[in-house]
Formats: sequence, structure tokens, C-alpha cells
Amino acid sequence: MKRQLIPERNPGPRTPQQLRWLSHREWSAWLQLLGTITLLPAALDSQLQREAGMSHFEFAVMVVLSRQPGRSLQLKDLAVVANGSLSRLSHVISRLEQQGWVRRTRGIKGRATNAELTNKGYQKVMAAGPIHFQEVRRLVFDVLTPDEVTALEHVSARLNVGLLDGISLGTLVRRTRQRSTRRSS
Amino acid sequence: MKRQLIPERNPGPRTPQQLRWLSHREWSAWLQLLGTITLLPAALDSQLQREAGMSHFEFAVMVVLSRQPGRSLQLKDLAVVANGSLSRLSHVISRLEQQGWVRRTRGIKGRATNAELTNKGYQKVMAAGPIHFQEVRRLVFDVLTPDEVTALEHVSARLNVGLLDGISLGTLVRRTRQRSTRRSS
DNA sequence: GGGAATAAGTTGACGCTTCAACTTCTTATC
DNA sequence: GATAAGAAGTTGAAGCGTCAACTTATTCCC
Repeated sequence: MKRQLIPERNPGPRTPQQLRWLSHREWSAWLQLLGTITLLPAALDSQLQREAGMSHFEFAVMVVLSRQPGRSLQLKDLAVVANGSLSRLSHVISRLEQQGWVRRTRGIKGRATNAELTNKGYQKVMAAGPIHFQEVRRLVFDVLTPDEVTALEHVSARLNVGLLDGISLGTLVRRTRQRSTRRSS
Repeated sequence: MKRQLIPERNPGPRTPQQLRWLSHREWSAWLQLLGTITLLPAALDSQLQREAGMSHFEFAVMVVLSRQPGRSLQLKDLAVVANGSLSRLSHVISRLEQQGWVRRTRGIKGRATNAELTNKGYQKVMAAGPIHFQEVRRLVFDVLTPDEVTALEHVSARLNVGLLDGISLGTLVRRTRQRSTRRSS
């Protein structure tokens, strides 16, 4: 298991190659990608907030639950599927509980806690779904040809592989090896 | 395990076309795209925060300024280029000013305010760039083939068209036509 | 030329996410 | 079976973004 999360901190000698920015070609692709990953989440969030009174992350959490047997899932797994940290999820579940959309239940195994979608929550997410996905279609699927959708899925899938075992798992799962080697001076 | 795209109980009257969720094909593409637009910004932000002590948005703002003649740009334009709202930008510029990386200057035209990158800020962003883009390469460009990069750029560009004149411009530029027919109090 | 409407920025409050510290429970090891 | 290590969750504080309200400057327009 190679966790090269921390690249060589090279305070000293630098090889010219490592000081590069992006090539011309990369730069223009990067600008477009940056636009999408910045604007799309903002658009989704604000639309859902306006029309359904929930954040996109809350929606995603409830959708996942709604498709689960028993409409229930352990928090640690829910966090991974919803692409969020456990801490973030815990806060969100608390809010959803206050809305009466989700309920915490004790899992059987160990210290497990499950989140379970209530009927009220189920109604809510079923009502929000069509409204939200209409917007998703407008912003994404209506804009692209079927071939482009395929290409997008392919490219995203490849990116996600690296994202999942690199940085973001570091967020989802605590880096237990993180020695707090404070700089002793 | 069946995929219940359509809920079994449907509250209220339903017009079939409008209540659709996503098709099977769309759904799988959507999951991948969602992963990318969720994980990639998080990865970028946390890496830049750790290694350069700034957010990705701050970095983007300073990069834009560094490439501008006079290393200076009016806030309203800077907001658009950096994909952020004017309010967000104003807050960020204030923070950057406190770091001594940016300075506000009065523009010539109208009520214009310019942001100008200081020397210190220039040094900072020039130092951060290579570190950051090394990570970008690791997460994006090293993972994809040149063809995939091209496809990604193409698809992102098409998505951005819709994003820019749809929702997000509503964020960047206030909807002035929004008559706030406030209830007279 | 004097208001009204608009454009450009700023500000403060509120809500959400992150981070680090903490609690509990489970498992390994002797 | 006791103690240590790790896994799963929770919590509070701090920082950032959004939203609405506000301030100033500019333009329109009879």
C-alpha cells in the first residue's frame, strides 16, 4: 500500500522540470474543467435550495438511503457513497433528523449507527427528485449528445479512481498514520 | 435488488413526463460526474491549503491577476473570470489584502475598484503554482490520455455555456429584473 | 438639471464544512 | 482477562460562502 500522499517536500534543491506550470494544451483544458467543477455544484446547490429547501449533499444522502433495503445504511458507508467525510455526514444527519426526514438507529455490529429515512423523508426526496433532475437534464444531458455523455462518464470514472484512493479518502477516512511530528525546534 | 426509479406511491396527480428521474444510462453517468465535481474541488482545496496556506479560489484569483497587464483587474471582471460572485470576491480580496498579497486601488472609470497583486503576492503565487499544478497533473493529466483530455475539454466547454448564462450568472450578476414587490410594511 | 433607475462594491449575519479533540466500542496480543 | 491499538461517531470552534440590505457613483430621460 503506497501512500505517497505527501510528495517530496523539497525545500532545497529543485530540478527545473518540477517547477513547471501547465502546458498550453493542458492550460486550456484546465480552464474549462475548472469552470465546470466550480459552476455546476453551485448551480445544483442553489436550485435545490430554492426549490426544495435542501442542499445538494442532503439530497444525495437521502437518495442513497431511499434506494437502500430498509431505507437504512450505516453512517460510515453512507459517507463514502455520498462522497463526504464522516464528520460532515454526522452534522447533516443531525439536521435531517431535526427536519424529521431521517432517524438514527443503533446498528447491530459494534459501535455502528445507521441512518434511516422516515416516511416523511421519503416523500420529501421523492418529490424533490423530479424537480432536481429536470434541472440536471437541462444543464447536462440536454446539452450533450449521447456520445458526449458516454465520453464524460468514461473520463469522470477514470478521474474518480485516482481521487478516491488519493486525497479524498484521506478526508473520508482519517489518516491514522499521521504522526503529529511537530517541528521540534 | 430492483432499482426503483419511480416511487411506488405517488402522492398527488402525476404527469408522467414531468415526474421522471434519470434513465438508467443517465444515472450511471451522473454518478461518475457527481463524484468528480465533488471530490476534485475538495482535493484541490485541501492540497493548496496544506502546502501553500491558501484556498483554491484565492489561488485562482491571484493567478488571474498575475497574468494581467499591470497585475491588476477590476473586481467585477475578476469575479467573472474566477467564477465567483462579487460578494465572495470582495471578502476574499479583503483577506488577501490582510496577507499583503493584494491591494485595492481606485479605478478610473466610475465606481470601479481594482485589485492589484503586490510583489509579495506575486512571489507567493509563483511559488505555489508549480506545487499545485504538480498535483493537478497527478490527479488529472497523468490519469488521462491526450484524447481523453481533448474530450474532457470539449465536454466541459459545452457544459459551461449553459452554466454561464443560466444559473451561475444569476449568482455572479444580480438579477436586476427581479422586482422585489415587497409587501408594504 | 434633478430625480429615478441601475451598476459596482461592501458589509454583517447566518449556515455549512473542516479540523482537531474527544468518547466509546471492538479486536489483537500477551 | 487486561491493556493497547484501532474503528466509528460526535462535538465545538473557526473559517468561508451566500444572501439580503446597504452605500455610492453613473446614466437615462423628459
